[in-house]
Amino acid sequence: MKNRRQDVIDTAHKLFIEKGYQATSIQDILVGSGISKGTFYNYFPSKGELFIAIFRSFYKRIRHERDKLLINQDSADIEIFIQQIELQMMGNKQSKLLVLIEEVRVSNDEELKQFINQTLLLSIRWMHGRFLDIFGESKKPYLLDSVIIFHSMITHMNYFNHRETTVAKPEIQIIRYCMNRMIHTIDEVAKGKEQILDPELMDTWFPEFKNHLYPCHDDLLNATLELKKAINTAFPCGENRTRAVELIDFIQDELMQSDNPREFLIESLLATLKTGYASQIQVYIESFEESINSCLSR
Amino acid sequence: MKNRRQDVIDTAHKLFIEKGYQATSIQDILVGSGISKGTFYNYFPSKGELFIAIFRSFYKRIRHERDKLLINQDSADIEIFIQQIELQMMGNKQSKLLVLIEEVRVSNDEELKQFINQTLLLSIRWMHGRFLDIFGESKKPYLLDSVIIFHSMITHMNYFNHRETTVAKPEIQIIRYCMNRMIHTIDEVAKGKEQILDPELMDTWFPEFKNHLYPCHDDLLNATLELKKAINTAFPCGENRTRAVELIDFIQDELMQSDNPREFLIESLLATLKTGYASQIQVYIESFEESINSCLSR
DNA sequence: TTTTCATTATACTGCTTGTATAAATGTAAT
DNA sequence: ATTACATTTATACAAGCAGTATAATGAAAA
Repeated sequence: MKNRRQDVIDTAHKLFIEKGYQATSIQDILVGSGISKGTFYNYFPSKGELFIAIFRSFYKRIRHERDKLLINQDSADIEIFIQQIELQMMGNKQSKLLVLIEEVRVSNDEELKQFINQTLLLSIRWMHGRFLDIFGESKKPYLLDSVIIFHSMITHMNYFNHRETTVAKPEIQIIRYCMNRMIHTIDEVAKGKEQILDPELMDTWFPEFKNHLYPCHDDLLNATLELKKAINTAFPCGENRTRAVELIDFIQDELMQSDNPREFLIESLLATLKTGYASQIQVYIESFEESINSCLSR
Repeated sequence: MKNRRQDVIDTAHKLFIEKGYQATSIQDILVGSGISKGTFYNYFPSKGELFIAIFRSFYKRIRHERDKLLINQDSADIEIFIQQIELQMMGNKQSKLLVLIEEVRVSNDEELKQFINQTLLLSIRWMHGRFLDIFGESKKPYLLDSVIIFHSMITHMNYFNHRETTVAKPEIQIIRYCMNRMIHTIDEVAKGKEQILDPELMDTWFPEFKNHLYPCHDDLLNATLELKKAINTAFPCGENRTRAVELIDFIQDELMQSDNPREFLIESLLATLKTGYASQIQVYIESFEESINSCLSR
């Protein structure tokens, strides 16, 4: 039963939030969710994989909501980005996943550590793409530095902000503060041509893990985003547009959330998409289809 | 034998660097340093306390060198600060203590976690003091934010710089880059009166841990620094001055590094200090003596 | 020489993750 | 309804961990 598996995930997440990852033993999870050891290891090959399952089950939702905020919007609008960051911060606050990740990042489980590192890099990469949207191609040489600074800044300001419960300021204030810093910083470093890390470096990050834990989802995400943008500019608001977006979202979810994506569904929906919209945005649909195929053939 | 104890510390440190804290078992340390379990637990009450011993044995040296850089120098000189940071970064690189701390920060050992947190706060507090020296009292409301940003920035830029071994840039370049950012940032936030965390917050950090692991050393460090500054301004360069500084350094070391500071030594040296120099800098000597006494009477 | 104290070897407790296996239960097709 | 298959359970087990306990050994101080 998939339901019972999800139950275990939820129970374990709750326990991890309460006591931490290491301090929560599998025994705790067994009694907490009322299953036997055999069932547990039937669901998850190890404690680390359970954590990954928790992480995925939570972040697929957040990532989805975060990307939805961009639909029908100007991707250069800094306010949208701020909303996206706030969304993620609130999600992290509730799920405590960032804290748990810190704990797991240094555990003995090599696979788990790799997974966490990859998600960190993915997050950096996403942010870099958004910074490109916002600050423009001309600032690109400085945007990897900037993203790293922004990421660390917001994490630590948030940490210290919550150390003292009495005076904690709302998250949005911290985001705006950090964003103000970045606006100025990017201007300065561009003026002085100060660069530490070349964004081209990111290309060397990803080949190694392309076909690992998040096999091709990254490509798919990009293709999806591009396609949505194209649709938003090519079509006026209305039923047609929303229908298309719904189709795309469904395909994306099916590919990313299911272990066995139903190919017949995807093919059918893709055909609908092609016949209905292909004329104006053919090139985007094609690269979308390409990503789909690489996802299916992994 | 104190020598053997230090041997164990060194061996354990080497093993921790190679395999990490958690992945190194006490058994590994036993065979590595050729002692038996009984002896180990005779030296250290637990694995966590061994780590603390390693940390102290390494950082007392770095802290000492770092503070020495300030003697006879203008504390507002930004170049000195950069040197101090570089010193610490090189020390961390060699000892990998920052990596180990990350690992230990989230372990199950509550005492150890507390110790690590305290050292982090101490480090932030020291940096805040230095920022005050450099940027002046007028910028104080913005300096806690700034220090947190600087600290996280330099840590993460360094981390990503060393991810790709092929293109790692020298530490000093990263420090200068981050420092440039801070110079501009502090100006901006002061202009816009943007503040997230009030530096007064720091006062609430420390009472709780005053009499714990670093009982009174913090006070002593401050008193020592102030006294040295006073001496540097009150006396011309020459034998007198260096002699005084030597005396002070010795007292500080004896109090902070030895488990059983030799009171008779300290009293004698203090007396010398008083008769030779008291006239011009009496008030500083008095607060120094006060710190000493609180250290001795813990 | 005897006392004292650090050290050693060894066994033991109680915890951990993960494996193995036989019995019991549920479920779906015939 | 009965057969066949999959899931679940209870339980014992292996190998590892930190830390405790203890009796025997050594060496230096009294």
